[in-house]
Amino acid sequence: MSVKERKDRERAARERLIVAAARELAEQQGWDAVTTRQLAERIEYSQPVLYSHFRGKREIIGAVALEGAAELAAAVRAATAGVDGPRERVAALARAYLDFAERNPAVYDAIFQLDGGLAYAQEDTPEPLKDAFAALMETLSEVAGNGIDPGLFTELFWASLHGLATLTRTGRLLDEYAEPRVELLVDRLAMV
Amino acid sequence: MSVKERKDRERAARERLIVAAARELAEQQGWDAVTTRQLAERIEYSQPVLYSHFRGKREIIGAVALEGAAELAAAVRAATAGVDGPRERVAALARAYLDFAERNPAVYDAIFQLDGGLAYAQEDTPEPLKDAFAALMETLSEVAGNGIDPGLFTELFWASLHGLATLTRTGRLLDEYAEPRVELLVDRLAMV
DNA sequence: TCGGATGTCTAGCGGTGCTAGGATCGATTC
DNA sequence: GAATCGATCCTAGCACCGCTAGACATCCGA
Repeated sequence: MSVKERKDRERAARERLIVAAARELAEQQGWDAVTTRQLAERIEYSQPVLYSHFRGKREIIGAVALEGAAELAAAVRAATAGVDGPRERVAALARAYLDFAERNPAVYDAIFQLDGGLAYAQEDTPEPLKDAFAALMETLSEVAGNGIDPGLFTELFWASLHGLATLTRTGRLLDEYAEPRVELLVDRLAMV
Repeated sequence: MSVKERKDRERAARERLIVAAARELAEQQGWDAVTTRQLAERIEYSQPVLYSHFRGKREIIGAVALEGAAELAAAVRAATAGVDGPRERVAALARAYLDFAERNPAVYDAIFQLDGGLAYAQEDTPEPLKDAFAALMETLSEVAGNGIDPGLFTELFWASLHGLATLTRTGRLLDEYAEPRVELLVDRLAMV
C-alpha cells in the first residue's frame, strides 16, 4: 500500500502546485491570463493533466477561492485579536478586510466575483466560506445594536465592505477618501 | 448633402440596433452569450460591421453601460421625486437602486462590474456616469450629517448599495433579510 | 519477465475576438 | 443613360480559448 500512498502524496502535491500557479498567474496578469495552456506550461505538464484534478477551469478558480477565504478569515481574526474596545476592533476588521482585497485582488475576485462553482449562504456551503463569514460575525455581532440580528448586521456590514473593496479597486471611488470612508462606515454602522 | 445625412441616420440607427441587441442578449442569456457572431446574426449583418461602429466588444459593453447609467439616474430621480421627508426619500432611493440592479442585472454588470473601457471618478468620465452619481448625491447629501462631505457620504452609501446589489444577485446573502437590510442601512447611515 | 493497469501526451474539436482583402453596390460625373 | 470610382460589406482566416478522444509509454504486481 505504500506505493499508493506515495502516489496519493504526489498527486496532492501537484494539485497544490496547480492552485498555486493559478493564483500566482492571476495576481500577476489577471484571471484572463489564466488559461489552461499557460497553467499547464507553468506546472510543466500538458493541459489534460489539469482535468484529472479538476472538472474544469471553474473548479480551479473555486480552489483558489477556498484557499483565499481561509486566509481572509485568518487575516480578520489576527487583526482583531489583540485590539481593545469594540469600536476599535470593528475598525481593525474593516481595514484588514479592505487591505486583503487590495493586496490580493485576484484571490478576492475568485472568492466574491468570479464563478468558482461554489454554493453560498446554504447548508452545503464549503467550510472555509462559512468560516470567513463567521470570522466577520465574531467581531461584528458585538456592535449590531439592540434587537438587531447579528447575522443580518454582519451581512450589511460585509456588503458595505465588499462594495468599498470592489469599487475602489476598479477605480470608481476617489482615492483620497479611502480612510475617511472607513471611519464613517464604522462610526455610523457600529453601535458602540 | 442629403445623401450623406441619410447615410449618417442609417448608421446611427444601426448602432442603436447593435447596442439594443447586445443588451437584450445579455439580459436573456448573460454576457458570456454576447459573442460577436451572435450579435452579428441578430442585427443581420456580418461581424466586421460591428467593428465599423465600435473598436471591439469592450466598447459595445461600454455603450450599454452608458445607456444603463442614464436609466439608473432617471429611475433614482423618479423614485425620490414625490416623496416627503429625507428619511423616506433615502429609503426610496435605496429601493429604486436595488430594484434597478435586480431587474437589469446584465446592464448593472455593464456599468459597475465589467470592463467597458470607461473612465470613472475623473474629469473625462462620461456624462451619464457623472450624472448617475449626481442623482444619488442629490438625495443623499441631505442626510450626510454635520461636517461630512456629501461626496464622501454618497460614495459610502453607494458602495453599500453596490455591495448589497452584487452579493444579493450572486446568491451570497440570505433572501429573507433583503428588506431588513435596506431598513437597517438607511437607519444607520442616514442622519435624519 | 511479462501482462495489464495507470498515467500522460499529442492532436484536434468547436468555439472566441478580431482583421485582411476582394467583391459588390450605389452615388457621381460625363 | 452609361461609366467610373469610392464607400460598404462579406468571405475567409488568424491565433487563441476550454476541453477531450485516443495513442502511447511507464511502472506495478504477479
